[in-house]
Amino acid sequence: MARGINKVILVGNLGNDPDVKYTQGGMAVTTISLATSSVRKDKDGNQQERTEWHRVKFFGKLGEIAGEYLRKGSQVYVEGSIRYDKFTGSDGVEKYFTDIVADEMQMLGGRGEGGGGGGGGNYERSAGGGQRPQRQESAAPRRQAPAQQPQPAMDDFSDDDIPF
Amino acid sequence: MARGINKVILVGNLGNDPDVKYTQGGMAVTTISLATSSVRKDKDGNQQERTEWHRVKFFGKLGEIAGEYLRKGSQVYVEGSIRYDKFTGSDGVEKYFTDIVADEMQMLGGRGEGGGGGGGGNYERSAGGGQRPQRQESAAPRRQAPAQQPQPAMDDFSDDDIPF
Amino acid sequence: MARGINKVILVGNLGNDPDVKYTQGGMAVTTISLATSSVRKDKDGNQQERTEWHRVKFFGKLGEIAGEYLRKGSQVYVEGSIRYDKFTGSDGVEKYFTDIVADEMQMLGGRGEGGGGGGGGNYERSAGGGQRPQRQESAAPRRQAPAQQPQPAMDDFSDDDIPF
Amino acid sequence: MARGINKVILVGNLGNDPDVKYTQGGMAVTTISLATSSVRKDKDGNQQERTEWHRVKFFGKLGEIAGEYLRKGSQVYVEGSIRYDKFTGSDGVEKYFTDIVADEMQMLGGRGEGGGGGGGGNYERSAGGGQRPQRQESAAPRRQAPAQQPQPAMDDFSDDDIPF
DNA sequence: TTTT
DNA sequence: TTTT
Repeated sequence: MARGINKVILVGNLGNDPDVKYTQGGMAVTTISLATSSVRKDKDGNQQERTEWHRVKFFGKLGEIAGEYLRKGSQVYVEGSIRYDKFTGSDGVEKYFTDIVADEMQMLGGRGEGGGGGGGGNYERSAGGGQRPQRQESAAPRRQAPAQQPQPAMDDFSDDDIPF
Repeated sequence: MARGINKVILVGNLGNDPDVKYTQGGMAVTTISLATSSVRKDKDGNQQERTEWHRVKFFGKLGEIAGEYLRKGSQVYVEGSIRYDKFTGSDGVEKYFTDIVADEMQMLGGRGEGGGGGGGGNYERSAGGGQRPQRQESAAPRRQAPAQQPQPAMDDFSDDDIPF
Repeated sequence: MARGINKVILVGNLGNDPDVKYTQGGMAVTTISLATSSVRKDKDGNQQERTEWHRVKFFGKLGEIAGEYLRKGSQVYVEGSIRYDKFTGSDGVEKYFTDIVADEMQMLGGRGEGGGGGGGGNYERSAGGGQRPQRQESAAPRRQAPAQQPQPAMDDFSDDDIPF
Repeated sequence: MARGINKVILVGNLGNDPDVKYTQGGMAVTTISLATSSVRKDKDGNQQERTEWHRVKFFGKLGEIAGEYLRKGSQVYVEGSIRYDKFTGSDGVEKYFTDIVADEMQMLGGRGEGGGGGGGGNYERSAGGGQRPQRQESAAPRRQAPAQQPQPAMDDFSDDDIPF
């Protein structure tokens, strides 16, 4: 039985466009690099800003939505859980990865009444918006999000990695 | 000793400008009416939207910041706890109130890169921004936020209500 | 579209046994009264304890599980959302209710290794544990949980109230 | 200014006794290894259990409390934030670490009324409970918590690492 | 790499 | 009463 709670709540901005891949079974696996920053005073009383870069993964339908609507700079609310993985590289060295597996996502940044006249939403509906993305194993490659942690090769993923 | 966790996380939009009041001790008590809406399918399969209106209270310094930066329509992240109160009206009828007592707040809605050219932030710094508000028991009254639940009279509040 | 986040996380103890009812459609609606307490210093520096009594509702399968496993005194983790309702009584007076609608629940209090010898788990599997409860509209009434807020009559509920 | 939300909520059990160290400035840095497990169905429909081992760090006063009251097997609620760190080992290889920096903690597992007669709390007050631990750089080493990720040497820490 |  |  499930035993324990593992919950993460993030609000941050994307450092790059989402990276969308598909498993052999055709399921979307979308990865974003999400920045959250905070300030604290160091021991000398100076303001210190620190930014964490979270690697967030969206699977399945949520992955398609994330890939379609999110863009570099978008502000987003993410809820999910932490997953730690270990891969052994071809050089025999063990590498550790930490992912946030998202199970809820919400785009932020509508215009409030306080906001002045002109335009400017937070996200741009991608061309061809409404329709469900085709399977596109060989789609034009988007720029890979350079997350703080290096990523394992996509070959290491299979449909078994979909966590639900 | 503390026993239990009582935590609320909200992301929503203000239905009205904040209502800022001050206790006799000079502490700010800012109240906002915050909408969160969600959809579900009813038993006939129709999409039904439902909006909850949360009455959120900010005390002290956080109350001053909320009163200064938030405006009707602003999108905001709030973290806090639920507090249930009971007041007996002058007619002898007991009335129940539920408040979210905020202990963290963050304004949302910066411009992402996806957002086009023009202006449009989410909030407007109020005139006289930087300086700390004077004690203003008799300040010009702002429009009262008509929260879902009616509010008890401010006379019912004292410095003892500051929850920390 | 869904707009906003309305999330509640509670860890507390039940003030009474769960109250299990069934809608006409046969869905369980289980209500518990959950205490969370905290301490703060009042303005005279004295420790003040304050307890909030949350009325938490579980629907459907989760309601059956809650009714089966939870008992007065049980410690439980609950995740859900806040719902405000207004009912007009037969006397024409409007009454306001606040519920936590649970969508996740986890019983706490397994025996850690640090805990000494003897018995004592946190919850007691009810007689007839494993099997799904029969429909029991006319089951022997359990003692009603004396939540802080009085409850509207069950007649006011219908299958439409199941929030998903 | 702070920008973003980075919040983690965990409920789990300790895999080992806490590891308490002190910085040169005399501040406690307590590390625990916390297990949260969950089940999902794999693509063949089999129940699969997966356990994440979180490395949770408590600083300062909270670190002293954690070191004093938590024990292997204890069930605990932790709230904090995720912190990613990179250390370059003496072999020149970069290593990545993920920590949960706790800012709230609560022990779980009090005796509910449902729990039978005998003993058995969840945690054991350590001998010498009430008094504040002495500075004990050279205290008898406790068994190191075997977290999923290996730990950097304590020499890599300084008072600057206290995140508040 | 984001954002303010 | 907000927002999309």
